[in-house]
Amino acid sequence: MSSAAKTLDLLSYFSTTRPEIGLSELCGLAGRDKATTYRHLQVLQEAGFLEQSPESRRYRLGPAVLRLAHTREKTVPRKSSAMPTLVWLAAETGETAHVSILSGNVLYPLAAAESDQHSTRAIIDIEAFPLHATASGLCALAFGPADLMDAALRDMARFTRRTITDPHILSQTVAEARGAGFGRTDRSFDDDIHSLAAPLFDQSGGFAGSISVASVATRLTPEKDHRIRHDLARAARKITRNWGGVIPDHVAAGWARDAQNSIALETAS
Amino acid sequence: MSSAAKTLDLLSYFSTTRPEIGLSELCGLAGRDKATTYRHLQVLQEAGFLEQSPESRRYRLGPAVLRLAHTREKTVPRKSSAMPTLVWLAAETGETAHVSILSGNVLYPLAAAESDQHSTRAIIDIEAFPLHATASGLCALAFGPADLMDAALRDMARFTRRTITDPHILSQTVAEARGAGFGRTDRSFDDDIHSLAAPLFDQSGGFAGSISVASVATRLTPEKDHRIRHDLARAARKITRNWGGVIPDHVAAGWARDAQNSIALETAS
DNA sequence: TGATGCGGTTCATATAATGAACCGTTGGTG
DNA sequence: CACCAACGGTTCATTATATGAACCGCATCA
Repeated sequence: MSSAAKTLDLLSYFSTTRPEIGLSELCGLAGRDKATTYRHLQVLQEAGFLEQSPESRRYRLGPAVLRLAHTREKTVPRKSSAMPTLVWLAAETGETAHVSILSGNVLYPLAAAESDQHSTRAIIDIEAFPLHATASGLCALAFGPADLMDAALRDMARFTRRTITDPHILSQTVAEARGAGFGRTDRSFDDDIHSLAAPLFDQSGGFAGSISVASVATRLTPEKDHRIRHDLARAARKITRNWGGVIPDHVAAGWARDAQNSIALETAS
Repeated sequence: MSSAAKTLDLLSYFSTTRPEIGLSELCGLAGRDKATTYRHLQVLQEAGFLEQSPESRRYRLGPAVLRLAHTREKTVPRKSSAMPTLVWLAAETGETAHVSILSGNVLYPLAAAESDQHSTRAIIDIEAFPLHATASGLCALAFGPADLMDAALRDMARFTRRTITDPHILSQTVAEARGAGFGRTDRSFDDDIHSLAAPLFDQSGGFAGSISVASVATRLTPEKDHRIRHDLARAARKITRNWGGVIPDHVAAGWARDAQNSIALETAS
């Protein structure tokens, strides 16, 4: 691991739940020497990526990240181009919708939209979507690069009684997601949340991220489940197009099959 | 220069005007070897700070910066990030310093710091800065949205004998502020207070708020006036940067011109 | 008042960064 | 069509830089 990589890695320990970190604390988290960590922190501080609280002497994220994010958002506006569709999806389903993007082995939340239809809502505020425990994560495993599965197997934290922790069950669930074109988790990340997700793709048809709807589990009916899948496919198509991406044929086929089944069920009932 | 610093430095070449950079191009910009730059780019890419456009093979800012910016924004409120600079400004000038933020048509006080240098101090405790009668307000009118002037004209309350109540004089004063990069009011809000202010900007170079120094009018000398303007520009630059903002070129130019004039006056005397 | 833990520093050692020269590909040109 | 130039990317001997055990001074606290 290069010293630059180690330096950058330090930034990943900062989050909304741990916004300030002291030198020794960070040494413990990163498992590295104090002198080394100190020098790395100095570099990050001089570049404006971190700043030190004058009183607590602890470190926190600096203003440079704001500038970079602004540039990124202005020039690659994935967030703002996904937002209208996301808001529509939340309104249409009456639930909370999320868009996540894959970077390396991490599935980052990009944007979220809530519906004001119900007073109980799914609120998920996390730094990264667990690959094995969220519908979005299952989509990443199903449609993303193969080595993601290794990363997923390395960290199969248990969040609820229903969290998948068995590698065989995980790969089976992922295979189902790949066939259906949707990821699904039922109370596997949170005890009250049922989640459905569809994949988003980039220019070359590679996996770019996921769009998901997190429902309060108790109010999910089979009809609503169908409708969410229908809306998800529509939203995924739209956002993928907005991002300049293309949906691989087998995924489009999966969604079409799903829509056919829904129609068949509706006419039968 | 450490390799980590060199790696981070590469990020600074990305901007809204140059959102994508190729390997060779970046070598030229940074003045570094191609192999070295390439490895640095790999590190940044693996960390998610950069990504490579599949077709053009050029690099652009990645999604990791969004996550960091989100964390920073959630955990470092504007007040506490402005406070150290404000305290410094008060100490440096020996007067009272204020930071205000614009919300809608109202310029709210965000924070204040006093100096203990003098026993007489400017104490201003208000709900909102009057746009026409305070230096901060003049900055808002000079650098903020155009419709602020309407709001200002609607309420031109007289506070002192010197309060500007004539619309033409107001727009003339605002024009002067726009040219100088500073707002100034002399005993127009309080009979004893002379005030100087500089604008603060947001991510897109829009007006975000003001920073001001309220002096006891009787002890303001021309030298001190120069010094306050110099310190104000410095503080405004710093707070704007802390807030992730960018200072528009014409404002930066105004401040630079002002600094030149000060130097010229000093050498002349 | 001694023990503990903190942020920060030193210096000999060891490891990782470096860049000239290289390769394969692409795209424009006489 | 063959040539060339410029691109992104790779190699390997050389060299400079990163590293960490031990250290310092300073708080806090028993």
